[in-house]
Amino acid sequence: MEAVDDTTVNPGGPTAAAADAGRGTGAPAPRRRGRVRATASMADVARLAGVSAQTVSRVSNGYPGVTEETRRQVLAAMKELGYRPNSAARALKRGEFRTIGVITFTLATTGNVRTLEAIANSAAREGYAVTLLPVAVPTQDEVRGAFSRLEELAVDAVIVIMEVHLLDAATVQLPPHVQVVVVDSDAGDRYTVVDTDQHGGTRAAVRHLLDLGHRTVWHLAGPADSFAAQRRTDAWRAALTEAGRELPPLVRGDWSAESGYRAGLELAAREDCTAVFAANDQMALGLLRALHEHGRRVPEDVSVVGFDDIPEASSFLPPLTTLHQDFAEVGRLCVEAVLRKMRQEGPERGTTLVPARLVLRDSTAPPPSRR
Amino acid sequence: MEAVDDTTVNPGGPTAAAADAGRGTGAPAPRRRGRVRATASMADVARLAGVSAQTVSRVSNGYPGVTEETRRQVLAAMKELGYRPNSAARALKRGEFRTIGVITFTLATTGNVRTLEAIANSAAREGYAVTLLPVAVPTQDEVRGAFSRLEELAVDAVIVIMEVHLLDAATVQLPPHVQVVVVDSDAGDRYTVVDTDQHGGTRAAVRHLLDLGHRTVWHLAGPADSFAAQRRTDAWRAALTEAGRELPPLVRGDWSAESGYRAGLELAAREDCTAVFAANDQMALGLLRALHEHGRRVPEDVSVVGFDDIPEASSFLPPLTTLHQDFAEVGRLCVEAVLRKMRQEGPERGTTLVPARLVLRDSTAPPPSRR
DNA sequence: CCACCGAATGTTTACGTAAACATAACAGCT
DNA sequence: AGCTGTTATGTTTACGTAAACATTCGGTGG
Repeated sequence: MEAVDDTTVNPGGPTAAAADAGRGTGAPAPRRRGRVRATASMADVARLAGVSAQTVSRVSNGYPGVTEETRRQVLAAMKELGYRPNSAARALKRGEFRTIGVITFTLATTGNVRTLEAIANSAAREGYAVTLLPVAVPTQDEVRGAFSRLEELAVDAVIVIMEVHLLDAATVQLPPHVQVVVVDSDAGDRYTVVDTDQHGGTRAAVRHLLDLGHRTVWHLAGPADSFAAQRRTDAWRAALTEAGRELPPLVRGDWSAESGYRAGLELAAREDCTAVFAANDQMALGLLRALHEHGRRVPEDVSVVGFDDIPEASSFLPPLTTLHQDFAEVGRLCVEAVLRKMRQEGPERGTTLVPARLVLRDSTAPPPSRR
Repeated sequence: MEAVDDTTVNPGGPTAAAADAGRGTGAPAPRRRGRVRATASMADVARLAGVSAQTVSRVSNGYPGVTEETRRQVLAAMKELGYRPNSAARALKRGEFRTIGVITFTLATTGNVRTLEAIANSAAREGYAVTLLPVAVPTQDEVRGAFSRLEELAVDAVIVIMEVHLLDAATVQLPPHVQVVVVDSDAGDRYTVVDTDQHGGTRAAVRHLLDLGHRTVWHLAGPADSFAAQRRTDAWRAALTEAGRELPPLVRGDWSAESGYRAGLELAAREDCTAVFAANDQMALGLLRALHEHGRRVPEDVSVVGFDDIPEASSFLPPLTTLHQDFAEVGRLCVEAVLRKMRQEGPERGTTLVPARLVLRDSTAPPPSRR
């Protein structure tokens, strides 16, 4: 009997089989012969429910104009057949994939990963999936490659977590209907950008240290080729200049704790250095180690502020005062912005900044002279 | 002037504009009138090239039976129209999406992230895209939710980076044709599993320390609810028992550096503790700090081995001897396994182990008594 | 010289869905 | 009763691709 064992090649599939098993007695032989049909289609459901495929579609999409009675029948049929809408057919029909592509370099940095995660979560909440477009090396060729792969990809929009100058050469190849939002860039005049407010955060850090009474603030900068580092450095300069303070020489690291340590050896030797703003927490960690080894106490002799607020920052010795980046918010805003663009509600370009919050811990205090 | 400030709702986008700009004179009027078609279809290309759509399809897929002459014409037409195959239509027609879903919890742990990255890279190399299925909280409900979202998703296979007991309740809902591969689990009898060889790695660490002359090896374990931690602990016990050594009491952390520090305070107080195997590098870091603060030198007084080989491990004080996990290889093998399953070439279940390599640095040495 | 072959290309069809349009049934009104 | 409007449901069609089948054509062997 069973509505399932009907045809030629395509028996009902495990779903139905499982349902049978549950029902006890179970139907006899004809399950799983040859290749198993992947899923039931609307037509199958319609047949079983005794309605048209269109009605199934209406139920499936929650459209009005279906009797409660009919709806129940359709739902029952769906359940029995284990019906799942075919997303390829949907995408083809609707002309959209409900998918957002995310392009990023190595997932080795906390920021990228946390942002990605937030994007995925926000997108899921909006009914969108996230497809990962890995770019092995941050060269224009590689980026171009990722974009060109992307063109054949089922994606309605793209969020780019990387610096915009690498994007420039690649953009040309973007399909026209795909919207782009960029993280970590200052190209708000050309793209839609969402980013942490590097400038405001840095300013808060510098002001905090000056307010404590420090004459000036040294800066342990990130690598010169990073835009984020560059912007933090610029903001540090601006904040000092604005306050009319002397500008100490720049000390540069490469984001790593090791580079922070090396730079720290230099800074520890200078008696006049009482306050340091490190461009990220890892370098701050290395700095703390160097200062400690040279007998310069933190915060009694030297104050240190970091950037990022990585989970370990509160376990540093001493717990680090740092700028908390709200990656979750950045990710959320990215998704929001990209969806708005897709719906053509938002402006084509412009920058949205997410404030960085200064988290006060134990690595800052008034300078020695003031105590 | 700018080709950008043109029309109604949906300008052609950077692609067309840029292409024109490059070509100089450019074609005349009839482009982009009213709503712009997202992409050209095969039919459009066929019309322009003066062939049938099927021939375009043949060219697009590199099928034989097309004259070089015709092929060139078609390619030219494709280029002119900026043709890109519509992946939804392809997926619908072919019955596969060329996409792999990855389910994982928080991307907060290095291991998950690195594995994900490797999966994405390997998948890209095979022409597959990777869709991220985030699961906010590791509860069965959440996992079930992710899987049920996944069912409507355009995915041919799933790689699960999490512990299998959370998977169990959820699997029931998986569409029958979707293949699953699991990372980080010991359920090789029920699923296809790829994982780092926790047992072999641990064994190597313990043997290394015993070979140096230590009487026994203490263990700073990970949280009890982690299978990976559990297996490392089991392997540590087995290795010591096998060597006929005394089994010191277990010290437990929660993976964090802070917990390693707390545990370290305990261990530092024991004169008889000369060798510690920490279940991950973060805890080893905390341990190093605790030992340092209590005047116990590493490696002169105490030897320490970690697990993971995080990038910072080589910058620890001293550089940490640890077990290198080859996440890239794990990811690669996952993709390989899942593709094999899809092609029905491989076995349904079974475990593939990726060796963990002991990286010797400066945190291990013979015990004090031996020097 | 014609039947036949294989290569190149064209035509038909189906994949599963959902918009657009069509119809049927029925209630309310004149 | 007959008309109109509304609601529930069915039918047709198109989305873009590619498999299956059909056709054309130039050449080859009998």
